[in-house]
Amino acid sequence: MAKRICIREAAQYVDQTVSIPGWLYNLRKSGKIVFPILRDGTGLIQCVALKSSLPEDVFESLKHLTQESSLIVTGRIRAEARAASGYELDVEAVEILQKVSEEDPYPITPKEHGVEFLMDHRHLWLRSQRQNAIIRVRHEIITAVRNYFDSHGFTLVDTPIFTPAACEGTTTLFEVNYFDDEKAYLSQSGQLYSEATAMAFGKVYCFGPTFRAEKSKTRRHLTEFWMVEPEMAFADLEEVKRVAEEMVVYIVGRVLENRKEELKVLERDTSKLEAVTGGFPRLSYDDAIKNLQEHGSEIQWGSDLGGGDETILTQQFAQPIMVDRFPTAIKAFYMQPDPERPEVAMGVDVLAPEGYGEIIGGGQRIHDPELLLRRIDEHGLPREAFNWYIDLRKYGTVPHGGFGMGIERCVAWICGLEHVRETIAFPRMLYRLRP
RNA sequence: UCCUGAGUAGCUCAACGGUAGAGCAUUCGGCUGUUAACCGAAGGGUUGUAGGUUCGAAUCCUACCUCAGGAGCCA
Repeated sequence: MAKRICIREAAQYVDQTVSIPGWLYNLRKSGKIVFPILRDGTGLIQCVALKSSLPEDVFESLKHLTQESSLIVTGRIRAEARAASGYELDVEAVEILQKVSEEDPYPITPKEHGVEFLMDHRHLWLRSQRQNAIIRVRHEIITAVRNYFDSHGFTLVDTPIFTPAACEGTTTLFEVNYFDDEKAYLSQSGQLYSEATAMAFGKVYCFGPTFRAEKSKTRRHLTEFWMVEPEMAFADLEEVKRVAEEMVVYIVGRVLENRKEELKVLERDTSKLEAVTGGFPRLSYDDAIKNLQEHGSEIQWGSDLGGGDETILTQQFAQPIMVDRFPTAIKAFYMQPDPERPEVAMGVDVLAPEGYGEIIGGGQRIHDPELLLRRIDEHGLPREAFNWYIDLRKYGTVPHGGFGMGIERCVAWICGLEHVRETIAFPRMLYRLRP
């Protein structure tokens, strides 16, 4: 019985006979020789089967094998300069677990396909090289995020998905029935709860899915996406910016170090990522407006940056940029106004380069109880819904802040993708709930 | 919700008022080094749906459906 290995380990078993379980990725044949390409989720390896060195029935069954059939190939690993991976396997025996029927062949053929077709077959599309690479990079990014916070004194404290009311009162929430006629809403941010846990643990982060029922239909939007939200007691805006930058630099470094192969599959220009080394350009909102107007944007002071504006700004810099001090009027009620200029708030957005736009939003929160009550009233929000939140300002209030990073936008940027829909295994979008 | 564009073979597309075609996939045949292999053959279609204009509609018009991109909103 030959040792069972995975394709990634092939280099360690040169000139040894091993068994590799997997799926048939593609098959080329030429009379008395066939080249089955095996896929096992860790990589691809081309196998070589000669008619002259195999029993007739084994050779024939291999010759007529269909795409994505499951099988276990046993044979000898050989270093091969002509092979893309550097190694090949000379077939000695084959066990076919299931041959995919010719009447109903695997739908995703080696030629190009349209978006709708691929999304309808997302459960199969994930088997492709490219999708595999994206999900592996996503995994690396998530590992890096957790590792960063875990090694910098943060405690993971996850926040609820069912919430009784809107966090910020602005974005559209998904409503669900919660027993006896009560309504609950799916969380659109864990931040308010993280403010509570930060007062209990000092530095915390939550990491989970968030839900937004906005009818946004662009390459940057999902209705269900994953967000990591650190929150720090005794932190001001400058500290929030410092942590956000350090985290982004760390994530990019980790991906460059550990996911070279995947970035190659994605044909990502890694020089763009290697430029992300820290010292992110910082602009005030005022500067950003001036800059945009000089570059032909119609934007006026007081409005939020549009997608086109973000592109104009970020294309001028090699690194992500940090824009802070947005008009208080367009920001959430809990955002700390600048004491010297109350018309702007101590919030910051991090915009990724190459036109990828906002990946992080955050800032310093209001810690003064009187000011918080005033802002709740100004936003027309019911005080009683925020009683527990107001408590945080009654019992030992301290300056604090944090940010949220959308994982999918970060993955799209680092992978260099056109659309966030490929950054999560089963994307949920406006008009896309299946599979 | 609004704006723009697209729906033709299982898939990707061509034909743009006059008998609906190619590549891939599938089947059969050929090839001992193929790299989205190649060569030959076969099967595969109420042209998104419903109306309308016309001698004649995949093609022109209307409505609806589906999808894509963008806007607003946002991470």
